[in-house]
Amino acid sequence: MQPIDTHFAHDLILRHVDSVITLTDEQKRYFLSLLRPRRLRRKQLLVQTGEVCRYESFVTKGCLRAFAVDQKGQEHNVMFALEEWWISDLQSLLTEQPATLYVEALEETEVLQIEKKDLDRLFDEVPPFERFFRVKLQNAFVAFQNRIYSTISQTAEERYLEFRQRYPRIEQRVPQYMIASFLGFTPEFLSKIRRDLASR
Amino acid sequence: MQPIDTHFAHDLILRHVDSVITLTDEQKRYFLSLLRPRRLRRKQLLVQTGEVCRYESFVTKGCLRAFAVDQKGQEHNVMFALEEWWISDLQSLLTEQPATLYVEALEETEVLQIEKKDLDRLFDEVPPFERFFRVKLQNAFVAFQNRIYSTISQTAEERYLEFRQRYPRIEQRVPQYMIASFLGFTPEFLSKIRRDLASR
DNA sequence: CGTCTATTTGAATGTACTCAAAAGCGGTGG
DNA sequence: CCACCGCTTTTGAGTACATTCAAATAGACG
Repeated sequence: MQPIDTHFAHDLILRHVDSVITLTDEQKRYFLSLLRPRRLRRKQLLVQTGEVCRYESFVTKGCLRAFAVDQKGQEHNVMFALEEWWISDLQSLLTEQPATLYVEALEETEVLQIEKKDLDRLFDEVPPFERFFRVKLQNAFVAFQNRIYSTISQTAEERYLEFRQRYPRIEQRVPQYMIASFLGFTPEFLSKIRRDLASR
Repeated sequence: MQPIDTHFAHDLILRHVDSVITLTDEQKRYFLSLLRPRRLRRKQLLVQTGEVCRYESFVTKGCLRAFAVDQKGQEHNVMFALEEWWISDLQSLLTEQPATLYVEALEETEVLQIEKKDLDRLFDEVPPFERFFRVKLQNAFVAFQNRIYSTISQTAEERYLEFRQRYPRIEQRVPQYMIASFLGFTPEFLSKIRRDLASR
């Protein structure tokens, strides 16, 4: 197994951060010093229900999903994360209570992790990061609100078409039955939707 | 019509902000100087589809809803806001594109408004506010994620019961048909759910 | 008291789910 | 290189959950 290309990962996250805030070289070095690269095999868990989530993770390669399991044992995907997305169980990270989500790698995946205590320190010592995450969260808020609007106002077929348009990269990399779960219906029904769409 | 009790409103918002960050007296005065009180009659609009949303609003009294109208002319409530909540069309505020949401007062309502440009200035001049809104947005993110999980994993009845538990204050003040819309089903069906629940 | 709005009811319909089975597909080992 | 295994997708029949439409009640307010 080849080693993680840390240079590539650092470069990627700096460009990502740079798109929102401006940092001095020293701030950049400090930020990078707080990050730990980690590689995950397919199906490996980054966060587990019952354990406190201690890291925020930035995806540099690969693909993950966050899901919860209901009383009947059914899995429900609440989000996916590709390259340049952040993922964690934010509720658990904030409250230091046991996670209610699993986060699982769907492929061979690499992330950069920052521990909660280091993130808090980063906020204190490099205030621009407050802005960075505020802006990221604003965008996430808008995306979630749009998603809620879709689920309360549209049919399964409409939501699927919208998803395809908005996240073509996810659709290509994630199995259908996980997309069905993300959109809130069964894999069998997604199969029918696709058949109907194809026959037009 | 009696004048707005600005002292009360300022007091309320300062306590609200204080629960997350610590400010000097001068920072508090500066913050308050950027706020404009506004009173809304029942059914009056705070944000309108087609116009750019220029303000973030903090509710000091009353109740509002944010909703979108679909192609068929149906309204869909995406959120409610009671006292001590913030509300706007964040997407429009951020991008300065025309709003896709309406925000409407459901009762006689009072808000404190801050203009986008003043909010941006506030972020530059009083960095603790970056933290304040970051924390607020983190909480909103978690709440929205939980709501998405509910809609993809639960039946209408389960979602209604959860809503009642989580937001009893909203349930008491908002008509049923708006709650049905918020939860993603029809008012007729909510009526049946309530009948079924009562008959046990 | 009358009017307007909100809620309830019921019948017919449609959308999406369940369960079981078959077909497809990709990887791995013989 | 083929055969097999496990996993994903497809199919179909029967069912359940939720909608639509229309009409009857119930409540709120002037």
